[in-house]
Amino acid sequence: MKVSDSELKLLEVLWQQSPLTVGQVIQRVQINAKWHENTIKTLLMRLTKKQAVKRHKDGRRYFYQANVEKDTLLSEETQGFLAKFFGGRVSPFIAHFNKTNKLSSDEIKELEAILAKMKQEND
Amino acid sequence: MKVSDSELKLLEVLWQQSPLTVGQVIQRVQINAKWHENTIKTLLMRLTKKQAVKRHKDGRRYFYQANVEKDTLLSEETQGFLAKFFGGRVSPFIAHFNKTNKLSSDEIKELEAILAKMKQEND
DNA sequence: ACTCAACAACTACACGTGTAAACTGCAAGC
DNA sequence: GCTTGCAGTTTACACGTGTAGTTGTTGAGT
Repeated sequence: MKVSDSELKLLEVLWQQSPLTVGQVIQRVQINAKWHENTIKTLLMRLTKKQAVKRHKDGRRYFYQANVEKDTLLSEETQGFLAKFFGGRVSPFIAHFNKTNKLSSDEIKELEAILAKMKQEND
Repeated sequence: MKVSDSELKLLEVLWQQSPLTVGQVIQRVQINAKWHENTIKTLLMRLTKKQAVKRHKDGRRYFYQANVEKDTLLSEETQGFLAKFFGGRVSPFIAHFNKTNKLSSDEIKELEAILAKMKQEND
């Protein structure tokens, strides 16, 4: 499921809470982005068309909800990103990240904790 | 510096070796991608226009070379990616990655090694 | 001198995306 | 009943991108 940057913002809203009407989506999106409501309607349309969002009728209006899971989309995007820039592997990514962005020692600790948990699960 | 997917492939070639003439670029790119040579020329043009590539004349032809460093571009893309999907932080990314993609124990070891090195450098 | 391959430069064209305006109901309030 | 506001739908339009075709130029080989 390929969604554009703007479309993603709408999905974020729908992942947080759903189903929502257009009006509710507009409200929530506009907290962070100053888009015209028609823009948001267009994006919702496009998402519906590409089946990233589904809707069901209630009287004369629809309730919208995400039709892709967040984790699914994150995985796809992550894979694409790693493939495109780091040969599909995660450790070159981390290595690069540290080279230029310098992780704080707190972040390093956090990563260590995550790794430790992974090792357990892997047993 | 924002470059498209296709343009990135050309940069990869130029990062490996440069300067190169159009013909040389075409040859190298075509090892991996079956693009028409005019496509490659167009992409080189666009890269030149957006100053991701620079060229210098030699007689009636040009030699091309990257004008962005690979590390710079990777950093930008990495930041963009993390911001877009993981609140700009790297550990949620790793956590997610493990949740769906399961790192092999070799990869976990590799990451541990990288972390260990980071800690040293951080001292 | 003529031809041809390689290069430069310009043009093309469809599709996705960002960003909306315009038009069409209808339901609720005045 | 007429107006207004919101939902839905359709249309618009510029810009980037993928993917080339066309035209003009020239150095090198015959």
